[in-house]
Amino acid sequence: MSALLRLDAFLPYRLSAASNAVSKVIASAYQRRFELSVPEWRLIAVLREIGESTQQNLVQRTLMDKVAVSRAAERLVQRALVSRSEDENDGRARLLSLTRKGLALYDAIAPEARAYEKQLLAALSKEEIAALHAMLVRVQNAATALEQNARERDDEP
Amino acid sequence: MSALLRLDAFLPYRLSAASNAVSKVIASAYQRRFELSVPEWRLIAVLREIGESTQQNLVQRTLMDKVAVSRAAERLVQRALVSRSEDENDGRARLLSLTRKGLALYDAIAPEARAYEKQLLAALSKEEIAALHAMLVRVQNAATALEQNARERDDEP
DNA sequence: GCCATTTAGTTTCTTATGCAACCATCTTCC
DNA sequence: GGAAGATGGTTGCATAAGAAACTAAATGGC
Repeated sequence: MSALLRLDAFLPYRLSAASNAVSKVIASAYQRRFELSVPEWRLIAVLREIGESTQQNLVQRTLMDKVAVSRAAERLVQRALVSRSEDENDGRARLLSLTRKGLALYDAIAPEARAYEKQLLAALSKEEIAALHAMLVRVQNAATALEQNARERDDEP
Repeated sequence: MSALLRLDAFLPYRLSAASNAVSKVIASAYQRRFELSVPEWRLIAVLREIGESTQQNLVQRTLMDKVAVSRAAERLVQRALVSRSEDENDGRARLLSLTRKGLALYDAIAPEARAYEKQLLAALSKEEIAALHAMLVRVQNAATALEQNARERDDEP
């Protein structure tokens, strides 16, 4: 007989609990101070990083659903934080980029975001932080690989 | 001027990405094989661990919303995986416990859950895994502490 | 013992999320 | 050069999750 499975020592649970706690506090901060949802903030962050970009590109960068990107973009455009223009090379695509106002908002948020992160990681050393990031990436990759397997198994029979 | 904030080196994002990837693959496995949602599975796991329990107690153990617990319990009772009885000492509370059928289902799921976890952690050593768990807990605690602060700041002014 | 407050749990409403279907355009292969 | 399929994006729908209001019972002061 195998030992009991303890939920709070079970990785998927630990991960979800940590992620929930963090995103709850972060999300409510963005909301309260800047009236931004997390998806909206992600678009802003990535647009600041890479400049003009198609939505499809943002989907890959943020791992968000294309619907989520479309809706977040819509709201940001309405608030004039982001401008949307046609892509010369592809009639289907739309190019997003930050407006001056969007840039200003980014400049206001970024330091706060960093401050939050710092507090979250206050108990960890530089090396631990690096290790944590690396492990999260590895676990994430393992998960997507598993999902891939499941999909293939589903497709064949 | 401060350096750019890179989304994919930003802890809340990394955490959420990893957690999403993991819970997606896990959730679809539970769903497909056992017709259980993640909240339902959590209740089963904890009930197996601690035996008979009030819903309130399950809320604390699983960190789920009381509404989520109520709804998951409802479904499990309907499927006769869990039985619900009155609490002698407290007329408001209801005691949940696994039925024979629920226990059998647990016995079927637990090994699979462990196998998934093993694959997710395949790339990590024992020590790394322990470190990962410990760090996730610390980050989670930091987040709930931050949330506490925010609440207090909100209440006073 | 009785009112005020707190707590356990459910119901209801609102919002978020994700999938599927869809339209428009682009690619490619004959 | 014109189908057949693939791709970027939006819309619509169904379900999940969370907050708030509510009921019923318990606790605590007086």
